[in-house]
Amino acid sequence: MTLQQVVEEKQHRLLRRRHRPAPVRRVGRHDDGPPVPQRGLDNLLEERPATAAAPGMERQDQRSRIASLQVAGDGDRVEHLAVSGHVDCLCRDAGSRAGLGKCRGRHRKQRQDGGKLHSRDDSASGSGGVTVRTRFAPSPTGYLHIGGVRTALFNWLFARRHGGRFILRIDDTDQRRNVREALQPILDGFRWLGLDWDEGPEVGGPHAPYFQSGRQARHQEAVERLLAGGHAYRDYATADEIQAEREAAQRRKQRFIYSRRWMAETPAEAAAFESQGRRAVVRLKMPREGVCAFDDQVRGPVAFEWALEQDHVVQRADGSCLYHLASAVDDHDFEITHVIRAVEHLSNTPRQIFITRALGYDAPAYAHLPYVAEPGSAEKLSKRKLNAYLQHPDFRKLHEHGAAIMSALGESPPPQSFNPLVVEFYRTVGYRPEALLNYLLLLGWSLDDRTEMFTTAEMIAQFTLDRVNRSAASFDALKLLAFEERYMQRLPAEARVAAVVPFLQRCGALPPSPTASDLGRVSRVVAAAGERIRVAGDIVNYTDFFQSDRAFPYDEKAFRKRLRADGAAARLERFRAALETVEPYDAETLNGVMHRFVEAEAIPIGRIVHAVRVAVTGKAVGFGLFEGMEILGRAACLARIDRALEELERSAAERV
RNA sequence: GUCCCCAUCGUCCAGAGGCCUAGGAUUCAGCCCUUUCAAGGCUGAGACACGGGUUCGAAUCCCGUUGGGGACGCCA
Repeated sequence: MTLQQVVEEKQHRLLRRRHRPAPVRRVGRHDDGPPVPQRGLDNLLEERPATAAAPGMERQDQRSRIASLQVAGDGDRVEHLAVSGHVDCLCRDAGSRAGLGKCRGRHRKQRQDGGKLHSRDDSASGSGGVTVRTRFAPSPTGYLHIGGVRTALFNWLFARRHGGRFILRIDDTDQRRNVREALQPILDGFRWLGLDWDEGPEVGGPHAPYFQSGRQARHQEAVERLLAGGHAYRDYATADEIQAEREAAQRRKQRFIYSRRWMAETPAEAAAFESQGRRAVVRLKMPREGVCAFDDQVRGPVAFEWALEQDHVVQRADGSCLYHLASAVDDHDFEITHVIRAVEHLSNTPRQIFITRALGYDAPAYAHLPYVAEPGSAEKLSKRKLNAYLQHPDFRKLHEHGAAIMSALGESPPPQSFNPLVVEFYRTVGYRPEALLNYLLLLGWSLDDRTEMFTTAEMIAQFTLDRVNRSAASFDALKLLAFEERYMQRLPAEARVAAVVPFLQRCGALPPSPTASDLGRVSRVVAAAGERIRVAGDIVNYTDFFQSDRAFPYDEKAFRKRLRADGAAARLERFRAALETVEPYDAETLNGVMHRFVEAEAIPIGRIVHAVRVAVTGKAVGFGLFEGMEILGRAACLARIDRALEELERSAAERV
């Protein structure tokens, strides 16, 4: 093929690409050219021949069958479907509400015009005048889970990017526990991370209450409207009867579909069942025909057959409402425009769409994020297996590192929250919240093939749902540590000192109100330690600089190896003599002293350096020895060497 | 079992038909530097699940297979 042909082909394709539906960020001027469905009805037919149409059907028949299904299930969208032949987006019509989320036919990542930077002029709020509103709905479990934070972060970023509002709603319909107590650590976690919420607990808002348990009246009202509209019915089946039907379906290897034998649609029917002593729950009367198709903001068009859906219970006999009803109603009441949540909710979406539409609400746009997987596996992270994950080598590393800091602090955090899968862990040990956020951002999202560090402002400016990945991502503890290191290294000196001081106080190395000279020493130690302090809590490795010369502990093993060696004590004593007169007492000079000493003694430097290090710091490892000696000062160094010599003498005496 | 979703180095991502001899990060290994431990520098190992199709050309589009995951509750 000639170059000319290649060029022509390329141009041809580019021309065609221009007619693709516009990406989200160009909303507002995307009505040029017809949308080209990439995964439209044709493909659905091909992909799902057995379910969407009977096997052996001709293409044309399949198409009309689908079209009729659409009619049954989908009312007013049908004409468009029949005409355009592609699955329309149920989430939001073009131009309505935020004007976001118009069906783009395809939601793969879109090439960004002119480089990687998005500008803010594409913000959704700009086009429709309606504020983007997202929510995160934690249940009060007592701790903030890493997977939940990722979901919350994406919601938060999306709202912030579009100048919208981020709402916290508490899903506490399961009220067995003390909600207040179980909620506090979650709110604390959000605050620590800097994920602020515009409406929700503690801050209130125009749609209060933000606790689901306080919204029962609204839910009740919705149930009544569902009933009145014929979208739900009272059902008098017992749990056992339903179970029997379910098992029968299982035996037939079919999906369970309720027979509606105990359905009561009229007062007379209800009375008849009640006379048998039965009590009613309220079930959705789900369509038994048609397709529920919607356009997921990260996964593209998705379709479910209504007939395969259950008549889900929305209200128990005692009047309490179930999650999906409550959620759909609350999302509407809170004017949520974008429901961004984990994929496990994808297959729950049809019933929520059903409830939403039956109630006459506009459906929000949906975006289903891939879940965060277990370390080294594709399985979803499970809160119940937190302890099991500690067996994973990378996790164990992180956990042990944290545990060592805790033990140096003399603290024993509760094991259920002292886990690298719980945000609290990172806070206790002294990670930077920005590092955690940055790591989590990249778990399922990326800007390009190299940008990795994002300030919060940059995240907000760059975040788009179309660059969210669709496959599960497993949590990599070591990579998170690597991010933490980078953030710590880039922290300005004062900030690093400030991060470290509380840890010194927690272990008693520093008084509650440290003096300027205390802080000066901290800052010198922090500077000398450099990259060795990866996590603020790592400062516990240098507490010897803050302890009295006679109190800091010696590492037994190092003491034995470096100071009990033949001739070590005598050498140390001679080196000590040299220290008495050095002037000035700084690292550079000390280095010179050491080298002259080594030369005079005709020994390799290793024979003396380690002995001095152990004598002066008690440890076998640490940062530059001479920097350390300078920080301690002459008097302390001499005192420490004297103490080491005394201990040597004493132990020698004991051995004799 | 039924439905839905997913599939690029061990892990996280890039890739939107030719810029791919597949790029970055992390991890791992080796070397250099060095008073220890780190850091740093350099080098290296390491992936398009498989099979068909479309095309001059496929990691990329289509179909199938396989594999993985999720949902099928009077849980949230």
